[in-house]
Amino acid sequence: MENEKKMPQCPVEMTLQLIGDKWKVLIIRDLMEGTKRFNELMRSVTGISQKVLTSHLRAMEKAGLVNRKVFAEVPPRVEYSLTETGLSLKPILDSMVAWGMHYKETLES
Amino acid sequence: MENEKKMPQCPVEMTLQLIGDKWKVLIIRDLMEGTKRFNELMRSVTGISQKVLTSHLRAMEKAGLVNRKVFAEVPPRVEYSLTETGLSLKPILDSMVAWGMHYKETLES
DNA sequence: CCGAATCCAAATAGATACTG
DNA sequence: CAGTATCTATTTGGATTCGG
Repeated sequence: MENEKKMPQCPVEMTLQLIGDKWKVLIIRDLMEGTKRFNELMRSVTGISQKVLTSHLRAMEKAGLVNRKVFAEVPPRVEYSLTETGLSLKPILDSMVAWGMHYKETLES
Repeated sequence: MENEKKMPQCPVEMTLQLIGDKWKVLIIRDLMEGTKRFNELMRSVTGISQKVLTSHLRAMEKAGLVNRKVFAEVPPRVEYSLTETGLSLKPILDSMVAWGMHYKETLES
């Protein structure tokens, strides 16, 4: 997760290195809707554990896909949002949505 | 790999269930070029092992993404190609290529 | 050549308890 | 609330051997 792999030549591998992971795509899907707090993500990304959500958010923050904003309040509040780079993943998400819907239709027919 | 998970509501999860896996995306990337033999895939999908390639191809065949054609020859020949459903993944691959290239540029600047 | 089978290593994820 | 720290379980992948 936190490893510094060498940069692959192939752009597909480059992309996979950053989001080639089930959880990350789901986190991005939910952040596409807008800023969310940690516990909101816990709920919307069904089945993820606290530890895994945290480590993925850290990795994506490091990769420049996600912003993390901490509010000095009690109780604490931390908001996550996509950076511009993160938002630029939208075409990938959109094509996955389109394909997933199409695939389900072919199953039903 | 071979498990029968229930069909998710979210189209993104549906897609991830079928190709949400580093190796599968790379195999599809290479099959987009056209029909390939087993050993060709072994070479083009850098770093994959025989076992893993085999099991992924089986899973994708079962999912209706890949055709497997066996020739009754000596030495044996097996050719893999994408089905129409597999080919329909092209927009996802394309958007991953585009994003990966864009991301690399942002790193260099 | 393609691949099944076995066994083992590594990576990833979950459960639980605790804290500023 | 939003984590961190452990410890364990599961999943995934690699190495090797063998066979049609």
